[in-house]
Amino acid sequence: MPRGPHWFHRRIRGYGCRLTLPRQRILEVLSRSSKHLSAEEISHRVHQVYPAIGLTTVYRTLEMLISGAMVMKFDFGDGRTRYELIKDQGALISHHHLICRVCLKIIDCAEFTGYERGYLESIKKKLSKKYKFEIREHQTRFYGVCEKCKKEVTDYAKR
Amino acid sequence: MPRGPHWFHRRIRGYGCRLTLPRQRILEVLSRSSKHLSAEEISHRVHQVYPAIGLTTVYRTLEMLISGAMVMKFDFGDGRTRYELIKDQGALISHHHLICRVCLKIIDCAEFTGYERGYLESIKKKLSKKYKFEIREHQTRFYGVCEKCKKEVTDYAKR
DNA sequence: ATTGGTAATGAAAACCATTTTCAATAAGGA
DNA sequence: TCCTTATTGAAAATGGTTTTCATTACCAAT
Repeated sequence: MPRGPHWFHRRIRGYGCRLTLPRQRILEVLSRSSKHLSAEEISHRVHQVYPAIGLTTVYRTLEMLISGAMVMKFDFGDGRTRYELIKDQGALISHHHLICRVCLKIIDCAEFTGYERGYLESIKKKLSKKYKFEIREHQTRFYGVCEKCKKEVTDYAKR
Repeated sequence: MPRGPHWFHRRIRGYGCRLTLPRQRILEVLSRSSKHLSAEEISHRVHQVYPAIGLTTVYRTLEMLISGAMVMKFDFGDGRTRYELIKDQGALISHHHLICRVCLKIIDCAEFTGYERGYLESIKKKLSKKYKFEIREHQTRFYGVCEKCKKEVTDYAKR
């Protein structure tokens, strides 16, 4: 069940927040763009449509969207925080990434089978119970070396 | 197969690095302490034994240990990077955490059954093949609300 | 529509974890 | 023991993020 802009607008209003132009523009950029944008990248993209926007506003809007569970925050260790709109409805929100240690590229991998989802659900249930911890969402990160970087290392060794 | 201090010392020397007193003290703190220390926490602990140490040296030593695959770096989004000694030998190094969105507490959960490990291995094999990505290690993070914070929210609502 | 209270905004300054600079120090091979 | 060079620590720089504060503009009530 994908969420349209109206959904977000209603949700923001429901939070007692005002639906301003900068916020709408930021939401548009988030919903259109590919994933994992940094605050500066978002600011830059919004700039092309709404040049008056300040970086500060981007940060503040993102913070609001996060506290309203509309945006998720990622820190992959490359010195800047990244943000992604949560587009899927439902209790199970999950994110899986391959992260290259060499070039820091991030590959999204969404394809999880029913079996795999079932497995994760069972683990979550188990951990929730054991630690009395209410699990809202999860991420799995696989760190390693991507195809391109592996190739470059090999090429270098051949010289 | 746990690794003693000698293992690390030999390894550092093997990297062409000098085995200095600050580095030994930092390794001691890392190997003794509970997990996920920040650079400042490490510096503080080393201080009690070796007061002359500078924060800079802590950062530099950690960087060296990371590039030598002796330490792992985590960023849980609380504004400071955290570090952990890799104590286990072997190809499969994995870390699983419950992270409280409210108080930012991090709970380690190491107990994974053989079934669960097998499942993860199969996923890794699949992803490695599909993306031609060499997976070295992985982390799974479960975000939510811990027992204490859940209780506090409930108590607050009762007022 | 107009108004008024207040949330939101943007520029600049502050913040703060981490990195860099550089002169002084010390590890460890010769 | 000497000498080369990696390492160290203090201070300064860096750079992403947050705070401050005066101005602007939502939007509920009129």
